[in-house]
Order: sequence, then structure tokens, then C-alpha cells
Amino acid sequence: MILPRNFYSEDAVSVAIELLGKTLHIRTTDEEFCARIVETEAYLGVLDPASHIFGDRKTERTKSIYMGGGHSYVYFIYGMYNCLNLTAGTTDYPEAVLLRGLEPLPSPAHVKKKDLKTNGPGKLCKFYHITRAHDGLRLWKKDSALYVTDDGFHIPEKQISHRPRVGVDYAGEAASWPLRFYIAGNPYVSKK
DNA sequence: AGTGAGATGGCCT
DNA sequence: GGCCATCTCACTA
Repeated sequence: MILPRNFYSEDAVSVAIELLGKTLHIRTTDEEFCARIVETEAYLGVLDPASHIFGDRKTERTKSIYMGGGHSYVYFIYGMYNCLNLTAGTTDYPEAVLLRGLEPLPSPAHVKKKDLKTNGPGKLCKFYHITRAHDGLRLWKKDSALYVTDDGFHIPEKQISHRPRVGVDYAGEAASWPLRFYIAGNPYVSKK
């Protein structure tokens, strides 16, 4: 079943953890893809120095984070990559969850590490052609180009690992907060 | 295996 | 002008 709007209205940490094992659907003009979410990162809104809206920086780029939980937030980075977030929280407490690892469905029987193309936030957007055009979508709508379903795949809590987030060394103490979550042992996780 | 540099352009001050 | 929620390749060893 498609995840309802209120699935996303919890805090980003809860949403980041509960998204693990869920299925992301990506629609392009002529194809539809499905992929299992295997790695996420929580960004804790205006109080999180690593977040794009730290200090309540509401700009043209970040406005979808402020639309409330259940929207897409796609940003362009390093001159060549896009990254996909699903927003969490509410308009009063806007937060976001970065998708860092996806397992394509149906899952290939065996893949070489070199052939993985969806194990990283930039790589997965490139592979599925996710761009700023996918920013601000309403994920709870079934006709959205991006939406998430629960197909009953359950991740035991013991199988969920947490680590500090990647690439946020500039954020001081927040750089060590354990807000990166992933399915232990899954080959589509971006980093050990 | 581990390190370092380069690509490349929007965003924000 | 400087920074950046990344990735790949070249190089060392």
C-alpha cells in the first residue's frame, strides 16, 4: 500500500528508520522503476548545522522542505549531481531524510561491486534520472512521479545499523551525530 | 587499501 | 568568491 501523508509527519529520525525496506517508485515519461530503500540519513531541520535549512534558511532552493512531511526535496550539488530527500515533520517543524542507497527491484541475482549504480545519493539520482524537476512532489498521491509503498518487507530492528552522516564535516559537533541508517550487510549501502 | 585531486556549476553572502 | 548532504580516476604501496 502507498504510504499515507501522515507517515511522513513524524520526526526525521523515525521516518529515516521506518523508510528502510520500503519501496520507492520512480516514474519517468516512458518507464516505471521500483527500488528498495536500504540507506537513509536524517536532517533535523533548523537546529541541525548539517541541514540546508539550518538557522531557518528558507530560500528558493529549500522551499519544499517547508511544505511539510511527505514531499520530495531534490537539490543539485558539486556541479553535477542531484540528491533526493523525502521531507518529514510538519510545516512548523520541517525536517528531511536523504536517500543514500537503493536496491533495484526485482533485485539482480548477483552484482559486482563495480557494477553497482544505486549505492550513493548522487549515483541513484543519475541512474533513475531524478532531477530538480522532481522537487516538491506530493508523495502520498498515487499519480506522483515519486511515491513510496509498503509491500510487507520487514526489517528486524537488529538488522538496522547507524553511523555518523557522510560529507558533513563542516557541521562541527553535528558531524558525529549517528543519523545515518542502513540495512546491515546490504550491498547497495553506499559505504562501510 | 588508502589517499588526493579534479570535474563543474548553482547557491548564498 | 567560496563553499558544497559526491564520485571517479590516478597514483602510491
